[in-house]
This record gives sequence, structure tokens and C-alpha cells, in this order.
Amino acid sequence: MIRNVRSYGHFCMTARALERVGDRWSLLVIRDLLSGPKRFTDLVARLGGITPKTLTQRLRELDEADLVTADRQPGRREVWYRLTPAGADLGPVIDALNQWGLQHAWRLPQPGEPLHAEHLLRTAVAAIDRAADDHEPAAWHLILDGGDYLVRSDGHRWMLTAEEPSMPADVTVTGTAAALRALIFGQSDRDLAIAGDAEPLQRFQALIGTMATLVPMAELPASRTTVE
Amino acid sequence: MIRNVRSYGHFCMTARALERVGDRWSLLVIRDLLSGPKRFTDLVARLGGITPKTLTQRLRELDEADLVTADRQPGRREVWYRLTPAGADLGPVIDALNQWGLQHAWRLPQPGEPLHAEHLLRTAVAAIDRAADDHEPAAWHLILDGGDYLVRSDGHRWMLTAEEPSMPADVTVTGTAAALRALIFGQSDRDLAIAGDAEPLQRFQALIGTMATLVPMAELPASRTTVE
DNA sequence: CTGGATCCATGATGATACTG
DNA sequence: CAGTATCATCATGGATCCAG
Repeated sequence: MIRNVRSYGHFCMTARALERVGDRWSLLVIRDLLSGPKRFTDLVARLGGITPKTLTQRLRELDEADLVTADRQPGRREVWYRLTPAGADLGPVIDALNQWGLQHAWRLPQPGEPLHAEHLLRTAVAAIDRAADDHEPAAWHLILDGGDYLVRSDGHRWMLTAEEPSMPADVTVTGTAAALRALIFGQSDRDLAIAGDAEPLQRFQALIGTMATLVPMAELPASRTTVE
Repeated sequence: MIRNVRSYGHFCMTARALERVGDRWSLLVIRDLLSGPKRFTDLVARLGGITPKTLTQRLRELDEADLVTADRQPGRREVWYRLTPAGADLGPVIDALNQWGLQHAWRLPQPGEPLHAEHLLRTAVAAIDRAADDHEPAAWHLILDGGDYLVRSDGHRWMLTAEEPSMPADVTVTGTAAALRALIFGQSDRDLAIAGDAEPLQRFQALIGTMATLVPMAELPASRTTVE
């Protein structure tokens, strides 16, 4: 298998970093592994639009670059991909891109746009972390489209992981990504079950909509027609 | 002219950011404009290996994405490219990549590797900012290969710009990038003129070599002695 | 000289279908 | 579930050329 040895040939650590994660899809694979190990098909579901061929190639490259490892247990069909410590250290890069996107590439979810629960939550968490003053500890357990997510604050930063909580959560939400989107953007929440004590629940309701208040670009003046 | 409208189609601000700056070379163009406006040929010199065609295309795309603007003055031959505020906000992304590269992709400059003064300085500054405890205010003026660079600390962070200092600098260095590389990595500094008062000068000497102390990967397995 | 444009070759990616 | 195979298209690199 031919390796991607395209080098910029610069003595520059930014270029060196981009030689490893600058290919299309690479940083998005890292992004989706930052919340925990995933299987091939988990990644395909999140990376809507990636072809299996490309995902295979990226995972191989990231493996060779020692950013990702593949757990293959004998007698088990599934392969679990997870980040190495070096891969996990790309968290600040993803965070920086995420914050920049929030500032300069924000746009309401479009009607036909595929929406994965994990991406919606990631954006919500980034918006809360940036725009809200409330960083008191909290733990929310969300079960969306059958997947477990844990949103929590350690008192300083809000974080997202894709896992079942090891401790009881303050708030538990069950439903679909579409229902959560509706809740966030101020529409019906009939299809969402939200459980918890009154105070944490009220706090959840107050914070979860933070991203809907971000309207930096001209928003709602019809849609922007992309022409070539 | 066909535009690059390749979209990931995700509701995810990281993906949205990468749709704008994820193409090959794009973030490196941003990197080289972060230190100040540059001409087309200035960029070609720094982005060693980029073809004029690709640079033209990237500059057009970044212009349309409102990250870069082109200053074309009537009666002046040169075109000066500079970052818009949105483009300058990518600084944290570049910094994060740079720090990751310093940690996980560090390697001594190779013998035949082209070395641009600005990249060498950027790496030196990042290493000082990360590894050194000394963040007291300072201003160093370096004139390398005929270009002006200003390295300074505001008391919190070390920064690099490509400009003549507006205030007198503590230390002034004149020479070539190759001579600075030699100084940093502990070889001859005959071809480098270093001027300044004793104390700032001593501090410069103490800090400038910081990057040479970073040897995380297996380094110096001998046998590499070819120098031009 | 600067600031590109043009042509061609090659490599990377996408669409779709299929398999152990 | 975790990929392969095949084909088509797009993006990039290398070299060369050109206008102000």
C-alpha cells in the first residue's frame, strides 16, 4: 500500500503537523475519536459522505503516524479505533477550529442537512463554553438515536464524551437528534424525555439553547446561493 | 473559474472551518500572513515548493472566503496580500498546530532541507514560549537574508512579526538564516552580528537555543554529518 | 523583474457496487 | 461489520510561457 509521503519540506512545525493531519477527512476522524473509541461503522455514520475506501485509507495513515490504534480482538468481528496519546493531544487543534467555526462559519442547521447527535452536542457544548458564564460542575446524560453521550463541566470547562456515565447524572435526556435540535432552536420538544431534579433541569434548559443565540453573520435573509 | 465548494455537509463547526481552510497549503498561507502583509513572491519564497498556479488558486479562495484581501494600488506593481480580521482569528489554530508539531513532529533541520528565516524564528519563538520560564518583556530585531523580523514578549507571550520595529530593540541581529541556525544548534556564529547591551544580549543567547534542547524522538543517532 | 496563466501528467478523492 | 473493487472526476505538481 502506497503511503502518503507528501511532505512540504519546510523546517516548520505547523507544516510538519499538517503533513500528518492535513489531508481531507483526517482531522474529522480525530474529532470523532476524541469522544472515545469507535468502530468503523460508527465513524462512517458520523463522517457522513466519506467513502469506506477513504476512511480505510485515513485510518491506515493515522495508524502509521501513531495517532490512532486499532483494537482487534481474536474472536470478535468488530475493530475499535482509538486515539493514541499523540492523537489525543490534537484536542486543542480541534477546539481551536471549532471555536473559529463558531465565530466565523456559523449557520443554522439547514432543512435537508444531515445532523448527527454527536456533532450537534459538540457545537452546543462549544457555544456554552464560550458564551455562557456558568461553568459550575454538572453532568448531563443524553441518549440520542440510541447512543450515549455525557456532557459535563468540571468547574472550568464544558466537555463532551460519547459514553455511559459512571456516576449518576444531574439530568438525563432521551430522544432523537432531531428532537434535540428542535428543543435547542425553540421548537417542539414533545419527543424528548428530560429527567432530573428541578434546579439542574432548569439550568439545562437555560444553557442548552446558547448556540441558538449566536447569529453573527447575516442570518435569515433567505439562503446564500452558491454559484460556481 | 470553478470554485471549491466541496462541503462536508455536516452540522459541525470544525467541519465548517475545514471547508474554508482545510485544503492543502491554505493554512500555510495563513501562517505566513499572520506575521504581516506579503507579496506574491514573498509567499512563494516561504511556501517553498508551492506552484504559482496553486498559490494563485488558494489566494483567490481565501479572498472569496473573506480571510484574505489583496491590496492593489493603481500605479504600483506589487500586490500586497493581508489577512482580514476573520483570517487573523485563525492565529490560535496555527498556534495549536505549531505546538503539537513541536511536541510530536520535532526533528532537527536536515542538511538539504530548505530553511526560511521566518520559519526558523517561528519555531524558536514557539519553543521559548513553551519551554522557557522567562516571559519578561523583550524586543529583538533580526535582519535575516535581508528581511526584518521582530521577536518580542509582552510579559505573557512571545510573538513573531515580520516588520521593522517602531521602537528601538534590546538586541539587533544581522545575518543569514543559515548562520542563525548554526547559532541555535551550537555551531559557529561568525557570520552573525549581534548587538545590544550586555544583559539583554546574554538573555538572547540563553533563550535562542531553547529549541535545540527539545529532543523527544530518537535523535542524533550519529551518522548524519553532511553539511553544505 | 513581479504576478501570474497554460499545458500536461499524476495522484487523490468520490460514486457505486460487491464480499469475507 | 469491516472493509474491496472498479471507474470516473477532481486536485495538485512540474515545467514552461507571457504581459506590464
